[in-house]
Amino acid sequence: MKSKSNTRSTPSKTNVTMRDVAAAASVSLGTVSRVANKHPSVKPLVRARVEAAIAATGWQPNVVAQSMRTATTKAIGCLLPDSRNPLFAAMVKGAEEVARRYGYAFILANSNGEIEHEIELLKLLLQRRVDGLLFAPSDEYDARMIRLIESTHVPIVLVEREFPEKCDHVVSNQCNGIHQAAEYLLSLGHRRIALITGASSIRPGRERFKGFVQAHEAAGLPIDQKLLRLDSLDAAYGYQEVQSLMSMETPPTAIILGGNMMLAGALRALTLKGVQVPQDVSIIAVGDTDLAELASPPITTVRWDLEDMGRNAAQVLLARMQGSALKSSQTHCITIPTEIVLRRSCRAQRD
Amino acid sequence: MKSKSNTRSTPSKTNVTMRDVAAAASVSLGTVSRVANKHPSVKPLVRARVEAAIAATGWQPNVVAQSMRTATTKAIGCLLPDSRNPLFAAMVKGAEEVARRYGYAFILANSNGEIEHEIELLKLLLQRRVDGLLFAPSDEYDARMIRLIESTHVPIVLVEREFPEKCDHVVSNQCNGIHQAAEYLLSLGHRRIALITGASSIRPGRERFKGFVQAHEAAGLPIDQKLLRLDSLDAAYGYQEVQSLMSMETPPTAIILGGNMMLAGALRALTLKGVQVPQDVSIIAVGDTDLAELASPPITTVRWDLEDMGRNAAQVLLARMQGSALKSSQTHCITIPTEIVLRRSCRAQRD
DNA sequence: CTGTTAGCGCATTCAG
DNA sequence: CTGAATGCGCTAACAG
Repeated sequence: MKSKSNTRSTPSKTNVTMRDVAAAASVSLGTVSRVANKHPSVKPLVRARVEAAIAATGWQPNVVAQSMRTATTKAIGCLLPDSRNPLFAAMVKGAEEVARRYGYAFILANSNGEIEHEIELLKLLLQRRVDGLLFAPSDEYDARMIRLIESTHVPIVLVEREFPEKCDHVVSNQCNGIHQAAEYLLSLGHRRIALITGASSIRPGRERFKGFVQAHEAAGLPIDQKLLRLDSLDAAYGYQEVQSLMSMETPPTAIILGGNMMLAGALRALTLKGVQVPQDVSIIAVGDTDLAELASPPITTVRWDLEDMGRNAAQVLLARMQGSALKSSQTHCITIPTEIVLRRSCRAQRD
Repeated sequence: MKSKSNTRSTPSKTNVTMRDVAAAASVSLGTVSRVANKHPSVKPLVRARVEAAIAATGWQPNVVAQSMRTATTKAIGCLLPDSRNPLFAAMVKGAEEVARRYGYAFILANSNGEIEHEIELLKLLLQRRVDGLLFAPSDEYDARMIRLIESTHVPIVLVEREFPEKCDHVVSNQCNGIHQAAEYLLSLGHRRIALITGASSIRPGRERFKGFVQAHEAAGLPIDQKLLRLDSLDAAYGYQEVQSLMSMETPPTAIILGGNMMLAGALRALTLKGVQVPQDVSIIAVGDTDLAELASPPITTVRWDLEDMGRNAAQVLLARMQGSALKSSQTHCITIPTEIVLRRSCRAQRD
């Protein structure tokens, strides 16, 4: 029973629709749609009239209606453990930037690494009909989640994770990064190198361990299993394990911190125990942060371009969304190179 | 020309709709809608039948259609300069958390502090019909933007920004934080204290300056205008101005870094110039980061709860979205308290 | 080149 | 308590 008689030009009213524009320009709905979508087949005069009407009424397309009609939301989802993690934060920034450039909204969701929560959020995102998904699952082997993502038809690009042969992904070359780090330490004469990193249930944990092993094998040197701490990527884990390592009868002479949140924890532990870097122990961290650069001494790190990773992930996703899944049934993978940045946290070691 | 003849129960087909469920349960559309929305007025038996049909068909509500129908998207937008900034990153995390808890999607957009871009993004978000907006404009005085946000009917909550009397906002108490910092330095005997912070076009710049002035006034002490560097919050600005300050004929004996990205830049400059903290200059930073805690020496900072700020912002927004703007025409403001955390970057000063 | 028409999937009247 | 009908705003197919 509301005023349907909008023949009057009351520009104060809430929602202007295409219908209003059509009336104002004395054309039909279809014509307005055509000029809005830049169809070439509209006579210049009519086009001008419609454009004027659009300006006059202040009409803006209703994206929801468009989504309804086209079955496409122009939105991509991004589901990861914690967007505060500088690693993910930079990635998010890069990905959001390219998504935006292509007209896509960017829906962010944090799983906190809780698998139940993650599955819930995944469902929610799919329910929202996102056109594509950037995803860093907390556990690559969780059966429920694998089933879920296999059963969906929405393009998914994994970030720092992989389901081989099943899913596009973009990852950094952690294997090589840790390989280089270990090789460097080995070349400095270290023979008792500890590795602290995450479990093998996600790719970074596996790859870092692999690189570590490879470097030792290449040098023909053994690994002391007691020096391996492979359970978590948290700062707290770094704190705890560094303490534990430095309390050993024969402590390591070098530690690789395989997780970018770990350095803070490690530094706290080192300070607490009065351990000097690099005199008492050499340190290499993964992830090149302000803290690493400005700590005393500055910490040698493995670095790679996080924003670029985000941009690449978004680009692969957009490409997949275009190419209608028919061709290129091959999965598309991108590996971001890592490099080691040498600072003053490692010293030569003579046994 | 696709198969419209979905009379067959082919469960592999793409989009299950309420209509399919209705058919499977031999009820009408309306009834399915009622059980989906938990309307009490459905006979238990029928309800059970429908629920079974939902499970069998795997139906999930189409959020887009719901939005279309209800003119509500269950989405909130978040527009800020840079989500990588740890300050905003934490805020985003907190806000996303409560938005999600209330069933809202969280659409993130970064303006990079570019005002044109920001206006563009603001329009885009509104066009997407977000139900509410968390916003940290790059310039509180830009006329176009003010007009834009005044003309919209979407609830907006400003974060670390304000349009007095016009908009809800949640901010941290930077005035008090810097007041305390300056007061502390003054009590230590410092008489030449520099302040590096952002311009007065956004609230943090104004408030920090205000606190700085208040502290000096309360002590009956003058401020040397040459010690005021009030143009930017960037790390690069911190780098540049610290160098400039320490090159003065009579350099300051203490510097307040009024921006949470600034410490890294300042530390670089100090290292470069071989200035010792706190022997040569005392330092207080805003924003309590790992870097501040773990630098040598550890840096005294002004801290506040960022995630809590985000959670509060989201809560105020949700409240505003509920209370249909009629009542509480008063704007709702929340101020997050700050505290100073004393570390070893400040020393007593005798002139 | 332009007008008309038919839904997209759902929530919500209004009858029965 | 349940079924039928209507329309949210738009795009695309089809006529003219």
